[in-house]
Amino acid sequence: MVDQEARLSRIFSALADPTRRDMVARLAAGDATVNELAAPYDVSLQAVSKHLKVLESAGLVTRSRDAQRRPVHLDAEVFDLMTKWIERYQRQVEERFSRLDALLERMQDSDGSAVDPESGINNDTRRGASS
Amino acid sequence: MVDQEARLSRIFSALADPTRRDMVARLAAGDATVNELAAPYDVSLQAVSKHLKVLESAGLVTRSRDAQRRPVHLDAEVFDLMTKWIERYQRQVEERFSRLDALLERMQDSDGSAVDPESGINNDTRRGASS
DNA sequence: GGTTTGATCAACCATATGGTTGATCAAGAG
DNA sequence: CTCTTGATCAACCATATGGTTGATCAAACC
Repeated sequence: MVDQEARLSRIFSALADPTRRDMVARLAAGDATVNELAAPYDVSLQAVSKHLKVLESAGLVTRSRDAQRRPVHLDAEVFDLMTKWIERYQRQVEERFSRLDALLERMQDSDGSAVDPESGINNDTRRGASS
Repeated sequence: MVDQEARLSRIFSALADPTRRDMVARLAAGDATVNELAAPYDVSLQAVSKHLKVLESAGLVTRSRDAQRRPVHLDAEVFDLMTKWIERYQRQVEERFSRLDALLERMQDSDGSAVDPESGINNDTRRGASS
């Protein structure tokens, strides 16, 4: 384990760039060379090379060698790390909601005053308010 | 919909910072004021305020008002967007692997030459090589 | 009204990032 | 050996980012 926190930072940072996300999308369909990856974009090959270095240092891709070509391969392992991070807090929030719902349920039977069980702060927020 | 791509960029970018990830972790336990959030860190309140602006513009948190306090609330909706993005490519890679496995299976019966069905490139990579 | 408390705004600074161009390297191809 | 192809290295530039300090705002306290 090489410091998961720093690793997560590099992963999220790598995926923060739309071009790099697009490359990941492309690579999900199969390995590709640097030139193949560069084709769709209006930037220099060197820029693409840099992007790949970022993806590589984040552990999202690995590179092998085929003559003078350097095929890029998507390493899907990393997705698990992200998913785990996300799901942890997603679950935590869900649980907090259920506890709150349960409390409100109980209150509905007897009393009627507004109370927040967590902090001293308004914790009411409806789920499902998309942009 | 406000340009999902730009939104994803802002989300991933926001979570690329360890301090901000930590704040999200804290907020998963319940709402908090800026001062409460700032307490654990060795940075100025203004820096924390900036971090919160980043999280807010990414749609990860919302802020209400309680006297002179501005309670911060984690909006877990965003997690779905990330999860969806991740799972799309995760699934795609998985499917590609199954097709490759199936091919290798069939080849094992008759022939023995190495062929790559996707690109002209070596697509062989073992799954499960963690750091 | 004046002061304390909670938080933001504004200006500034150092470093990181994404892009460029030019030079270089490594492996086939002629 | 020389040339072409595929890709990286190096230096540079503009902008973004995370941090700072000082000033300001807004609500509550006295």
